[in-house]
Amino acid sequence: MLREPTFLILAAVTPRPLHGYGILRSVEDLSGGRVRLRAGTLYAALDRMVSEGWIVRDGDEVVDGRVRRNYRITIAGQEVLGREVEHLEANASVAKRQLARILDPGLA
Amino acid sequence: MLREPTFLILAAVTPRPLHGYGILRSVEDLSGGRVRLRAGTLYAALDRMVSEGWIVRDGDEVVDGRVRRNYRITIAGQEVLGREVEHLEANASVAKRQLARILDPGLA
DNA sequence: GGTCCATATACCGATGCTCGGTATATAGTG
DNA sequence: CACTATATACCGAGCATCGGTATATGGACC
Repeated sequence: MLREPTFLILAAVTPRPLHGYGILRSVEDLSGGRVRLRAGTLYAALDRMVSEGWIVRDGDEVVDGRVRRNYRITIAGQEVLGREVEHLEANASVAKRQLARILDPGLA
Repeated sequence: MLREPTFLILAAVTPRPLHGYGILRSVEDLSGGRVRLRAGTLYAALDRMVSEGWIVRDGDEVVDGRVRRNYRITIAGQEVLGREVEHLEANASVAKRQLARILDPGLA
């Protein structure tokens, strides 16, 4: 299973290409403020995901004198994210069933 | 966020106390065969979770000449697991929305 | 009778992701 | 002038997991 920062970074670049700092803010937003990435985590994860083929560099822009390196999700990346969503849902569902059994041990 | 082995171990001991090897099989079962814990992962995680107060030792049994050390989830452990389920569901939901936006960029 | 598998606990080194901090640079605000 | 937001990037430390190994008993198979 992916770690949470990796998962959220992948989700952040999913609808459209995004640059490092934009991903940082998007992850914070997507997680409801719960997850604040460190710069070190972000750029290391980005490099790793490029080498895995989950994302690709998608053109650099210059905005206000600063370079923006944009990243775009690949088809392979979308597949990884989709499978991961299934794992999360399956794990959540299983744990909920287990918790429900505490109150009602009769449940299958 | 918890790592998957830690999460599944906690879920495994949730409805009733269970011993190490029983947890190993339960985790494999709960994950649909996807997750097979290494013994090293299991016993290290068990020690960690005891020191965190998420589980407690709950009596040793002797079955067929072998000792079984049983572990039981605490109220604190149930709270950790419950919060974690919420995180998993939130993350899955967010990622699904992002994936849906690829096909229909008009979605909010 | 010997081999293999399931049960059962436990340790060890290596790997890898994340954390926390720091460095560098520009533009805008108080 | 200091601070914050934007923007990329590196570094050492921490720690959970992986993969392997050790030890021991009991049952099944041949």
